[in-house]
Amino acid sequence: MGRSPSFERGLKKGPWTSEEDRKLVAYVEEHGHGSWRSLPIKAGLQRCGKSCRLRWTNYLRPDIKRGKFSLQEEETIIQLHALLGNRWSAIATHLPKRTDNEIKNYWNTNLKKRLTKMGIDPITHKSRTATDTNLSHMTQWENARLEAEARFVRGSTNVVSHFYQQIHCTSPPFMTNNKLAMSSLSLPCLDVLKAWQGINITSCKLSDLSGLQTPKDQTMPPMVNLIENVEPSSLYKDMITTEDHGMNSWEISKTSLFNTLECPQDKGTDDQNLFEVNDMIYQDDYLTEALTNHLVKDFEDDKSYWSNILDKVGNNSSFSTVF
DNA sequence: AATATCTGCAACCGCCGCACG
DNA sequence: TCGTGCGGCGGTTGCAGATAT
Repeated sequence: MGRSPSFERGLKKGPWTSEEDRKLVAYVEEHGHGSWRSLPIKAGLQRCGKSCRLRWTNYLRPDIKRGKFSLQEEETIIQLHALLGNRWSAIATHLPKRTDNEIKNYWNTNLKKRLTKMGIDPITHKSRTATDTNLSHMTQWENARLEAEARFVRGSTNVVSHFYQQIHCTSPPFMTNNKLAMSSLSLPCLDVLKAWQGINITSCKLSDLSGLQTPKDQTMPPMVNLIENVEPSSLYKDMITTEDHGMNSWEISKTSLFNTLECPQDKGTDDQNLFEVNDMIYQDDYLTEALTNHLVKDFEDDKSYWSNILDKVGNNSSFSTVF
């Protein structure tokens, strides 16, 4: 049988007293929290372990910053929310000394309302007029697409930069004039994501797409196939036209992108989720994760793309993350 | 000054995934 | 393989203080 609820065991609920706080802090500072379940008894508290853990992580922990959120923090929350949705713990990892609960509260009571007032849907981060037309059922798709866009912007920017430097012995223009470039240059990421979006919008069968393997779960094409099967835009083709070892630069750039990612391969047992690329076996879940990490690792350095988004938030009437 | 309404936030609830026996 | 316990997460609630009427 399950455990009895805390109220049935005579445990206290509601706001914490300063005496309870003092006991909890004293215990954790001396012994560490260890097992939260056994902590209340050892610390002399009439609370359940869960309540103690929440009180500690959201309030008593010494490395917590309290008070008003800075503009920088607000921007970061909006950017990350556009990327990650309501994944508050993930967002919190990028805001030092802020808890997920605090960020969630701030979003719900402040930022969400502000975006709504500006005519921006706080779920999709798109203008109302765009979301009104359709597609509540596509919200999940859209979130995934946004996430993938951001992932791929990081990867492709690095790769394109790498090859441009090899060819021209100088940094590409979009690396030296980010704002202009990110809005005008058609990077391969956009082609990938347009393809992804196209699959979504037309609801065609994945098997209709030449070369696409069909995953066990057909609700979403595997990341590896999207990267593998999408052709570069004409602009990008013009920029990289050299041949090397029988592969054009587009092929090389994809290879390079794969090579920059560290994908653990020894964890999964589901063969349908494994893909071979350049003699390497990738598990698609991990490829997706690796791409995300690739993005997040350099997130702070990639201000241009997100300042572009925030500029659009500022000019809210035309804000849209759709290409 | 009294009352109603709004706002911010701490805390709780229910669910999920993982580890373990 | 299944059941159980635990930690973690996101959604929601309820209260206290602030503000409006």
